[in-house]
Amino acid sequence: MGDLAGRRSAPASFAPGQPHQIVFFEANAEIYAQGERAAALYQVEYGVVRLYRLLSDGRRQISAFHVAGEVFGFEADGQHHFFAEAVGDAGIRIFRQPAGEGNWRPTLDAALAALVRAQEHLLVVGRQNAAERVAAFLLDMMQRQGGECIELAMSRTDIGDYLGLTIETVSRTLSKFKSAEVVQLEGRRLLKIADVRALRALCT
Amino acid sequence: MGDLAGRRSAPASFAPGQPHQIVFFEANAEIYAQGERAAALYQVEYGVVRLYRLLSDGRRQISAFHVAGEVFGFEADGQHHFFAEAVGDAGIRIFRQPAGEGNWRPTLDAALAALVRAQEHLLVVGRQNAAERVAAFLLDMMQRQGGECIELAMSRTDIGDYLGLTIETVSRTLSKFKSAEVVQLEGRRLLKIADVRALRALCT
DNA sequence: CGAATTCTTGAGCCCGATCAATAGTTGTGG
DNA sequence: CCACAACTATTGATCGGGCTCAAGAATTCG
Repeated sequence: MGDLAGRRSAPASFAPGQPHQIVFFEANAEIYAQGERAAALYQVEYGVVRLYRLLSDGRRQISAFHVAGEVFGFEADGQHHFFAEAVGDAGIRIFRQPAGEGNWRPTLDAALAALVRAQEHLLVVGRQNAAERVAAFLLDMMQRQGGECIELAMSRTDIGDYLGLTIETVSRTLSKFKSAEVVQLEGRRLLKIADVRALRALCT
Repeated sequence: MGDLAGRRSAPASFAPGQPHQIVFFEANAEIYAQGERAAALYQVEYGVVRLYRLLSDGRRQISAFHVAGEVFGFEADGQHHFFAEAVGDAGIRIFRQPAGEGNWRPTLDAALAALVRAQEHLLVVGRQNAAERVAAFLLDMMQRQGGECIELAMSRTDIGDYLGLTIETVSRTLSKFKSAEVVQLEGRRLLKIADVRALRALCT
């Protein structure tokens, strides 16, 4: 099996010395739900996590994927505003007393990183077309996994709900990239980026 | 002239006792630019501020508007990732040493509020249609200004760039709301929400 | 191996973009 | 105060990218 998506390196602990436990979630398990009262922080040990919100008719927007080492689960007013689920099997380090006196700095840094990410993603979803969105997604995954070979932990549906597209459009766009020899597809989860430059040109 | 948008109440200082200065910006003046090195925090005293990013061909996505009392200008890696401009004339309180030992709590809270806002906005832009987006915008403005009468500080172009729509679509949608008697338009800047329930029904 | 699931591909349509013209508003100077 | 220019917003007509509906192919799993 692939040993890529995030499992390759043990991530540095977010808050060394702080009390925490590691919890294992299987694919599609809920980590927390919107509206849940909570005051913990979560760090991905391995696997991928999706954060999302729903509209009443079921439309879903995934606001972020998180991979090994990343911290998520910030809440305002002591309440979660999103759902968090494991995409595939995942291990999560949970800190129950996160924002203690000692480690407000890393907490703030992680929150700011998430903020910048969210706002940058807004530009993609608000102002770029299908090809540009998929290109941005692939480049982001490439950067996070640190190589041109990408193991997609998430389904086409997840990708669509992240990019604000339908699965058909995601699939068609990937096929176009394939026939333009910008990417190579090996099965549906493995993908190699053959022409990074072409992708970069798409999302200036 | 109108005395609504944000000028009505002197906002509480973000970090009481911290050294700061108040700077005045006229309409469309730049507060800071993307890529600028900086380590300050900004609080709107009066007026409205827009944060945005650009694509190389000029497409613009406004990630947030900020009104009186709100704090903005967080940066990661000591660098601004966005542009900030005054929409109309605005007064901004600038804190040069923001994240000092004493006030990391309010800083973190403000950052988390911005994060939640950005991620919620992502749902609007990624998964809602034109009418739903405009409805969400109007409800947001209503809530921030605290009444059914809204003074729009920003142009149709700004609204479009915030919602990921063209100005024509924004204009058409507002006209539809008007003929459906959901809103009343008085001039192009003043707007009264006549049927809050109808708007709420649109963005469940 | 067969069933269930996920993905790909095709055909047609619709919402919002684009292009274009008109109307309204704001600001300036006589 | 009005005349004019410059800008901003509205409205109309047309186009096209991505959605919807539908079928078939590939992959996963029991």
